Amino acid sequence: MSRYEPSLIEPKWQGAWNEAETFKAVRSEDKPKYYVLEMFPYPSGRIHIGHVRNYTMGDVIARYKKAVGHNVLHPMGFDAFGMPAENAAMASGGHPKTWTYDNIDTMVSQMKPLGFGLDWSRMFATCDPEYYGQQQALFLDFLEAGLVYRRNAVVNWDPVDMTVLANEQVIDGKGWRSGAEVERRELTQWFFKISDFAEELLDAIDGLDDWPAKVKLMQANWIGRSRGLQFAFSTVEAPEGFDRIEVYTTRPDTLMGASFVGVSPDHPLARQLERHSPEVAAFCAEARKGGTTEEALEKAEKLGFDTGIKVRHPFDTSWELPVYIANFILMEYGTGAIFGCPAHDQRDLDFARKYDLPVASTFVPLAGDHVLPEDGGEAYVPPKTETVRFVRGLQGEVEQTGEEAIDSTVDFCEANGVGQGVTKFRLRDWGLSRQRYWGCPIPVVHCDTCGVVPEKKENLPVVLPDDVGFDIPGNPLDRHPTWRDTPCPKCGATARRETDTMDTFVDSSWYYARFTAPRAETPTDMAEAAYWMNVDQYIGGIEHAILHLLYSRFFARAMQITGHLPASAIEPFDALFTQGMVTHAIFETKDANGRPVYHFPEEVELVDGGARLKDGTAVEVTSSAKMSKSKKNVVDPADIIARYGADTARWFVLSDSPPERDVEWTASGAEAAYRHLGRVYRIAAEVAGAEDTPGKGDEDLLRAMHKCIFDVTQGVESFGFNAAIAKLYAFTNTLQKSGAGTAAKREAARTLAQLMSPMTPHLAEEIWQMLDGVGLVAEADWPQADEAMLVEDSVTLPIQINGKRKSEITVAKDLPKDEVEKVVLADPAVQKALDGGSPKKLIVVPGRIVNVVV
RNA sequence: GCCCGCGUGGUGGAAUGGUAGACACAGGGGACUUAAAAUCCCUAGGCCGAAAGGCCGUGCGAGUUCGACUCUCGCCGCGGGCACCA
Repeated sequence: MSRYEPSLIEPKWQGAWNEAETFKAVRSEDKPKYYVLEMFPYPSGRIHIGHVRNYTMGDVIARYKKAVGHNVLHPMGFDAFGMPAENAAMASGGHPKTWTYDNIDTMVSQMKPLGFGLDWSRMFATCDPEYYGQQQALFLDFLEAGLVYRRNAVVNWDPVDMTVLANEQVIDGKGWRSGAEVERRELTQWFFKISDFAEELLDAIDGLDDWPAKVKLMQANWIGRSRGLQFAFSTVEAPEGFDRIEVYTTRPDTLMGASFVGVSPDHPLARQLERHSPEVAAFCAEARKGGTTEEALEKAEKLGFDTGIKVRHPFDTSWELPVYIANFILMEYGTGAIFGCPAHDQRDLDFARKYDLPVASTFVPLAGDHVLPEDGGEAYVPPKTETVRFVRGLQGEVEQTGEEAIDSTVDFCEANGVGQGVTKFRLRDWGLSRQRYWGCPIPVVHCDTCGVVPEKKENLPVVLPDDVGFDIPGNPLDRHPTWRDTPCPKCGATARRETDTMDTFVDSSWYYARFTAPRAETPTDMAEAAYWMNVDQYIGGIEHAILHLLYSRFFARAMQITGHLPASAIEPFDALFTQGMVTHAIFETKDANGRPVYHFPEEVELVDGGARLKDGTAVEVTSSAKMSKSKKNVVDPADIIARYGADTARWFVLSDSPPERDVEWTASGAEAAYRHLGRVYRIAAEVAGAEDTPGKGDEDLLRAMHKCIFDVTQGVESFGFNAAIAKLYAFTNTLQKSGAGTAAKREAARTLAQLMSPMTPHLAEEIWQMLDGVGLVAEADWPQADEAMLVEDSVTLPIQINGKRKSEITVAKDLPKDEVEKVVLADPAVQKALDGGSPKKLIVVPGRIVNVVV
């Protein structure tokens, strides 16, 4: 009998699928379509097990949907622009383009042996001029439709390297290479008007029935609709033109507890004062230090500068509040000015205590031993839905919720001409400008006479020049005269190209649409898009829950407005699944200076409970973490395939852990998966070679088979791949131990192969062929569970006494409740517990459980 | 700091509010073998007990319920996101 040899059977069946063009997606009206998409990878170098897991899940869905009669589109591409390519070029002197395309070649050559049912003919990379040229066309259409504009926005500025830094390049407020303290600096940048869609993007979340609730909640919070009050303080002794300061607040009910007004260092008032006062200028310069992230702002020490200017409280003009310039207020949020209410905001309270400003509670809890913030307690910040007692409200002493108080304050302010109730969104416009080379050039030209002029569509793509160097920091496009200088598309005079490139989120915001017609001469082909869109099942990491998915939802709307997608596709992803990461233990020793040294798993030997290097050095095994090259806790799929084959890798990444949770890669787990597949192969080969003989238990085996069909189908449909695999293990055990006749065993083994085929497609083909299956199992119809074979006629009911399981009874499935009660009361364990008495309560849940309360 | 998750044996994990630990890994015992590998069988949450059996047990603390891993509230720990990482 032959052995299970993946290295022989896997290439063979991959060849057969290619030959038959099994996975080529062709538009056809005779079957329902199904579009399954995994978030495409960044070409970082080599694929890792996390990729294998992600694409295997998609492949299971794709192969299963094909088997149940769909016309499936399952494409693959690369998200190929971005910083790592430039960093590699800086580190080793190569070119981002070479680095990127080499990586893509490597990754494709690693992915193909995994046997994914992908339509490779549709592959593209976002750095292909054919792709980004169409993206430039989209940009021009968006510009024309008024969906794009320019304005100033802050960036992280490295004053030593004279360059813009990404947030991840700012470490503890310092530039990653120069070590210089980073400053926030304003630049004129391009923006997509996503905020125009805030309400629509928020409301449409309700319709995303097959998205995880947590993702919908995160998006809703991110968009952040709030009802608040916008009003102006009138100033005292302010410079000319600053007789009012506009503020927005979501807590107008705390207005009577106001204690100061704060403005951003970039507020026009601060800018004005800065010009005349060196102290203000020094404070603002200091306040601008540090990164731009919300996290950095929130965690930085809160500092203020008293301008000496006062404002009048809107409800009591004799009440004056000081105006501070404060480092934690960003000009880009709201109006760039706030009022501080220390009693009901911890940040304001810290600020007030630091600068000795008054603290006055406007409301207190209904009950409990509350220490007022004015008496040294914490700021009191209850949820807006909680009822509190107002002590300094506009209506005097009332008990109401924050919401009620906010509404009545807004009404009062509107009636008295103090301000206006407005609905605002937290969502800000999407800044797409990047001062970097390796991205899609923004196709506009700056002309001294005509201003900002869009490039003509016939001049697209605006291709990145190849002759650039990365030895000096900054954007090489800025210092490339022959690329930068170009005739103005309008007047023909010499003008300058825009040297900013696009955020890589732009690239990934429409690739799903491009896959429907990847070679079209326009961004999309409407007939293809109308047929294939939407993505029926989108699969990717939870880390993309907000930005990527929100930007894609915006793009689908913008593409619909500009005629590139049908209206039916404005929500591009019908169903979303967020999978967990693959983690691995980290192996660590220390060098002579006590610094950690990391080791690849294959360098480490595991010995009873401990670990050591080949030379005997003890290795510390630290808890499992996301695989990363720097920690060397990576497993290369190529090694796994070489050792065990693709099917083992696929089977293992799906088993054990639920797909949405992280999975820990362990060598022993992979070994076990391999042994199991070998066992399935042996059982099938034995059955295939057996003489036709009758046996005992045919019906039991076939019942188990139908139960398995039912369970696996349900598992695959509901992303319960680990549960489906557990059922396949159990059924394999049943089959192995079965004494059934050869015919029944053949049927069982063939069905087993089919049920395994989405996960281990090569092995499944091999067994299918051994057992005389017709054609390719990849093209066969999915087995149907026979309902009649699933019905059990008797059922085992556990008996609980006071909620603890003490006994069980087996009764006919449809035995009436009162009959069940009789059987229960006769049970010895129940008799013993009752001790002659009668039960307080007897709960019978039909087909489930019995609980006796004594 | 803010938003969102997660937490179950030695390990990965299973469980429409209804028998906690399915299935698997590692472990222990056994069969086959001159031996090993491979394969197969048995065992297996903790504590007490010879056994029958009993008690405890899903991060911690409360609550709702006949019944809570599951729902509610509070805490602890870990992870994801925070708008220029992708």
